[in-house]
Amino acid sequence: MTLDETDRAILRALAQNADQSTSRLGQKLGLSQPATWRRIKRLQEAGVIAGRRLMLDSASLGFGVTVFLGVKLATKGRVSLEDFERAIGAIPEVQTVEHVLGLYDYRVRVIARDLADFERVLRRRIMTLPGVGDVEANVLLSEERLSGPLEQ
Amino acid sequence: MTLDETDRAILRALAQNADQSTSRLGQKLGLSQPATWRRIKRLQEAGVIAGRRLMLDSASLGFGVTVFLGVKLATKGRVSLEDFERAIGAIPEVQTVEHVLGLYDYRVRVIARDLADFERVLRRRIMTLPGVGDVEANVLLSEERLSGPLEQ
DNA sequence: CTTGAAAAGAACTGCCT
DNA sequence: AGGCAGTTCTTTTCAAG
Repeated sequence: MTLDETDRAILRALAQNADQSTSRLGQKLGLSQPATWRRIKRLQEAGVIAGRRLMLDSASLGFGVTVFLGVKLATKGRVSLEDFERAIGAIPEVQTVEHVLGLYDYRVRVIARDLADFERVLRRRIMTLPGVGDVEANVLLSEERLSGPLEQ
Repeated sequence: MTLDETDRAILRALAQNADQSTSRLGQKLGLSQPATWRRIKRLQEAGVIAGRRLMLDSASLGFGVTVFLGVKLATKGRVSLEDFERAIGAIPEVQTVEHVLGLYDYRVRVIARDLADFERVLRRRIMTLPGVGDVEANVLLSEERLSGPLEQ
């Protein structure tokens, strides 16, 4: 799909604030409300805008610890990949499972109430999964999300 | 803040679909439209709902490659941390910068048009940053985001 | 908590340039 | 592609039980 400068300006504005009305957005860009709305709808139908996701504050819900795991599988048959994905996806504390190429096979984002709670999840639920080999852990200190080149 | 079962049901529903109206959501939960609206507003004011974020499809915008970097700094003074964060945050291809505790100091999510483009970013922009030591890379194959325990 | 109503605003449609 | 006008839906506030 081809994006002109106006489309990029719309994506840039919506990336900063996804909760603004089409009329307000149009005013900023010197566009009418229906024109703005039609462009957004076109971007949605083209799949460029995949949707809007709710951002939950894990800390205010009592989950103070976020840990990134690098997981290497011991046995990597096709079956074991799917078994592992199904099993780790069933753990409530697991937020994202990323299948990756490199030193590790999977990157997993886990949240827990505190470090003691995380140790429980790691020992009782993750280390016992089928096919798990080496596991590396990184505790999140701070995180910054940037606009990226997508809207530029 | 204290959440009852209805609050959790609202979070669960909105996590699945952030674009549904308060009246439709209320119907599912057996709640009136104003009651649903008041609960959502209360969750927003309490900071539990941090906002809504636009999801952009990087592939449809020509960015077919996502790479996770683990970065170890060579020198870790307070100044060098801030210098590094400022410098890597200024690279357009960098989407998230996470300061972590463990084998690496930072986890960085980078997108690029293809692997050749990623190599350019890695060699020209990232490896040349101040204080960068070891760098480990994992190429994303597939990704799954789960609802997690936040809404349960 | 509920229902009902009313006002404001946002989204959507059709027509025209 | 864009604007204008009108319709429909949602959000928001209010009154009352």
